[in-house]
Amino acid sequence: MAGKEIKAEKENNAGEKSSTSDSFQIPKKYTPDDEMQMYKLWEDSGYFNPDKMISDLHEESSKTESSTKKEVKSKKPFVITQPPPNANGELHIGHMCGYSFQDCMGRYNRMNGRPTLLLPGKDHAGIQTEAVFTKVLAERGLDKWEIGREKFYHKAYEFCTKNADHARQQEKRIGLSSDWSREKFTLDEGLNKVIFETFIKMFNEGMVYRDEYIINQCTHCKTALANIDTDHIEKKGIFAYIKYPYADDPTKFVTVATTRPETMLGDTAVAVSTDDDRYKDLVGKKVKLPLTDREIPVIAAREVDKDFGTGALKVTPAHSSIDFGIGKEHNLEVINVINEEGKMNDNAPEKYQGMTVKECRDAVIEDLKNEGLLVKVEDFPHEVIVCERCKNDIEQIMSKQWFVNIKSLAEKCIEALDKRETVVLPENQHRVLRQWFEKLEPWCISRQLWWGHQIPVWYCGSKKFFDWKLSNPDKSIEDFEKETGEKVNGCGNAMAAIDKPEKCEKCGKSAADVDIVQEEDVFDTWYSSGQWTFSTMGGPEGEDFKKFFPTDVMETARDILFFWVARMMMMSMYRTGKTPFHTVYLHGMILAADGQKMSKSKGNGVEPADVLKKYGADALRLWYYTATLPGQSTPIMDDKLMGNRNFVNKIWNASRFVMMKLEDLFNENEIKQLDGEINENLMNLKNADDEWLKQTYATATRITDYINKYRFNLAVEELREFFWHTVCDQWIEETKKLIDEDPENKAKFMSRLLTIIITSLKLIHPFAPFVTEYIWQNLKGMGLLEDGHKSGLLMMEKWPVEVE
RNA sequence: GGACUGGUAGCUCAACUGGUUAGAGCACACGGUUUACAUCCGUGAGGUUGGGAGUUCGAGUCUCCCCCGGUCCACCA
Repeated sequence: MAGKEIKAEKENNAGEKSSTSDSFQIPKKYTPDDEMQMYKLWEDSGYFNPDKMISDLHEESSKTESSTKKEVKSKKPFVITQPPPNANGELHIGHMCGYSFQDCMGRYNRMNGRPTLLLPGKDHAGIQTEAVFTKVLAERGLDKWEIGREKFYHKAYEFCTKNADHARQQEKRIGLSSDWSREKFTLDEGLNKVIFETFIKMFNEGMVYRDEYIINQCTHCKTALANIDTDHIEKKGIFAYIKYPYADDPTKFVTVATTRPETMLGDTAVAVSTDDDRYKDLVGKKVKLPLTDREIPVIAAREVDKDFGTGALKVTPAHSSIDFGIGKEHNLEVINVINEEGKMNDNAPEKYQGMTVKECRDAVIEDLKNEGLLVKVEDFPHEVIVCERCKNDIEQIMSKQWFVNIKSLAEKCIEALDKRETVVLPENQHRVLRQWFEKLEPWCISRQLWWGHQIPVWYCGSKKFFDWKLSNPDKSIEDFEKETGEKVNGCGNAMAAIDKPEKCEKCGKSAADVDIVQEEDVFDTWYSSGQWTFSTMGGPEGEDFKKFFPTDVMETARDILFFWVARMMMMSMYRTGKTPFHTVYLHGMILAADGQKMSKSKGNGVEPADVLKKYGADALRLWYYTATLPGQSTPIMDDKLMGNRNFVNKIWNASRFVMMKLEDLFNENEIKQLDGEINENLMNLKNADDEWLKQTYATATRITDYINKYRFNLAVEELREFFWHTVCDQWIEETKKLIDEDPENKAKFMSRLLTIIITSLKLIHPFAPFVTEYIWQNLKGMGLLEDGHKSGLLMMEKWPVEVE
């Protein structure tokens, strides 16, 4: 028996013996060192897999009701598709927090008889992993461009697989009862198929399209980014006042003020406010753009703030989103002067071509000064857009990318939120999410990376030709060849397909006769992880999908509400017509002990492994439940963890006391177990006459209620109050007295206490699974649990309160 | 610029739709216990719930103003 074995081992390791009862083997102190032994029992039992619960049910019913042939109906499954951590690095204390809540809900529902699936996985995390792994390669003296795309992909895959193995061990260490047989990686073949199918469906329905648009270009990561992949931070900058001469009278000027003088090379207008009398007469006239030979119009736009700067705004539609908007409205020419690498391109005057943006800025300032067109340069702190990942400056440039028009999906999500088909906790985030859906722009999903899903688009001819045709719809293939000097073999059509098409759908020519080449870009990571709730289940046709979709709860952190949760809702609306989960639970954020955000540079981070070693998984979990409330952020502090460790030890010792007393009782009376009183007590807890048992049941009811309302902090506080201060401090002490006064009834008093302990262990188990299971195995070893679940595991015991 | 959020004991935080005397852990003071646990037990001190006004029979909780933090969104060049 497992319980016996563990007990024996404990005795050997303990090194200290009870001073009260030398014969008693259970050590005084609970040490978390062998928590993983319990994990092994759970894992080996097979019950992390919900199918085992379902098949048990069939087995049982065929035994008892074989003649009636009644249809077996299990309770509704409980499902969480777990947020997949990035497969490129270590898990942090926040991951563990999420797992603790997911596992708590999972264990609670499993004990309630619901076949429970916690579906684990790992995320390939496109841009981040590509950056991390490129660095790893560099450390090995390798360059990604040298080894090439295919090799890079394979090596990155290996790298992630190795990290994932490591992460999985940490996940087990916190007690996560996931079905590892179903673990997925976002680049698994089965998932890829679903993701490609989604794209192809969108493509054929016209929801995805290629367009030239102002996008965020990270010149460091060398890829386009969606708005959400950027941050805004304040940086020191300059504010340059530049004179633009009137075209018809070079002695007169209009002065514009800008933080980005270099972009003036792409200016196509000067805008003034519609109600600015100072410039009234200028509107409609032209000015000469300095350093170039172009003349640009002066226009009136309501976006312009007449009180800011000089009240005259230089308009560069290609490199500023506000200017882009003005340009669209006034039909301005768009001149892109910065390329994907952040250098000045052929559209800039020859002198500046090839300069970096910064070099060009200095050169432009210098040249303006020489021409007497520079009024002044002020220091000016202003907001700049940076890459969310690498924190380098973003250039806004015109670029051709793949976009998804997600407006209709966003509308469906708003409807689902309004109907409360999905509820976000805390409630304020429900409204925040709703507002976010309301102002969604088309989503740029193409990334110029290698690590990810290569977009399943095939061009007849070449991508360059297709893109050229986008901008030159009226021109011919001959024009293209003349302009670019490149030959093209194909009609310029684009098709979506998983495998290379055998012929072009448009011109009908076979792949042998024309070039059919695949798009090189990959999907934005969130495009694939947005499908996580059903891609992990084989897609809308999958076996698991039929059994387990929609899922129940999405438990995650606030910072990926828009990135991920919103995308999952939209993608699920698209593929399944349903919202993928009824509840989004956003746990709180964990800060360092000093109240600051944890960060590597500050060195104030807390390593999960250290905490686990020092206090144990149960103590850490108990802290999470009470401290990391939705919508809050909370510092992780040693004394709090210590308090929770003490509680774990208290549970251990109270149980130890009961076991000791019972062993004494058995020895005195030469019996091996109590009569059926325990089971009777447990069965009748609900209707007990005994005051203590009544109170125990009332507590169980309250805790059940709290869990159902996702108020985990109150559940744990109630448990602590009840177990520590009522059961231990009052009832155990009282029982000692009762036994002293009335030794004849010792068995009766002890069986009442044991009933209370057993019930408490069940109630505590979802929160602190290790210590409770450990005790359970010891109780089992003593023969005190006759009527338990056939697995012999507390994990599989029935929850003390009936939940519908 | 917009939105959200917090200010409660020395510290970190609780307190369901407004409802007894605002709670807990840690820290503190005093006492106890050596036969479950010193990772223990008991007792105690500690609060004008950031400030001000209002609604109400009743406000930590609702409304308004002010002060101080935090977070997110955003195209003031």
